[in-house]
Amino acid sequence: MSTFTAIADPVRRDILALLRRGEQPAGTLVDALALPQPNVSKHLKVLRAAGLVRIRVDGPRRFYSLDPAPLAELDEWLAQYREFWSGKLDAFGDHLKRSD
Amino acid sequence: MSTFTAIADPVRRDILALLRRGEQPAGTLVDALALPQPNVSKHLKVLRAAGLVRIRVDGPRRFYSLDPAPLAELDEWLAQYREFWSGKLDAFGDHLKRSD
DNA sequence: CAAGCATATTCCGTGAGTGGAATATGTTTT
DNA sequence: AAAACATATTCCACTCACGGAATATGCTTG
Repeated sequence: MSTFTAIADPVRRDILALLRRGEQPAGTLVDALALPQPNVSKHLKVLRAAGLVRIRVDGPRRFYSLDPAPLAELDEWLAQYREFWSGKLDAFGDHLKRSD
Repeated sequence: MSTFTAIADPVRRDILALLRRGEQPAGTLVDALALPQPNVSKHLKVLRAAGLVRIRVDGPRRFYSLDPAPLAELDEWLAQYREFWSGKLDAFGDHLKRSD
């Protein structure tokens, strides 16, 4: 599953936001999200398949942490559009490309 | 439909990429994408609902252009994660926050 | 080894998004 | 007004992602 579809789900974005605080066991995420445990586990599986989270196993617990690599790729994708809102070009900018 | 779900579809990302070249009529997009015209029209409708494209009507033609506002919001969302790959913090960074 | 805890997996029903085909709407031209 | 063109809309079938419930796996403790 691609990064785009992985972050399309609001629950998964909530999980990523929680992981900004640092590595956390699955149970903590379940409590914080107030969702059924299997539901959270499935979303974590999707995030892992997308490479967005890593697991560290310690006994019965799985500690999840952010893996920012796919987000860095998303940033590169977004960079192609950054000129359109960063002040260099406004909504009419494309008309003016050949104006000099 | 949110920006996240709007850009989750690869066809719609292709459309956005084409619009980086500037405003274009729907027919040009149909030709470039090599997809059935109704298919493209439906994707354009989704992009418009998400605020990602604007329409300028000129006779029978509809000229589509990028509206970068939602992408700027996506950039703000992404900015919350930028510290995780920008060199200040690596994958272990969250452990080291209080290390000084 | 039995019990309990933490987490993952499977099964199932359902709703949303997608593509294809056909058709409709609106505009220009003759 | 009819025809031709550009684009949008509707209808339909199908896949897929999501949630809920039940169950399985794996580790630990007594």
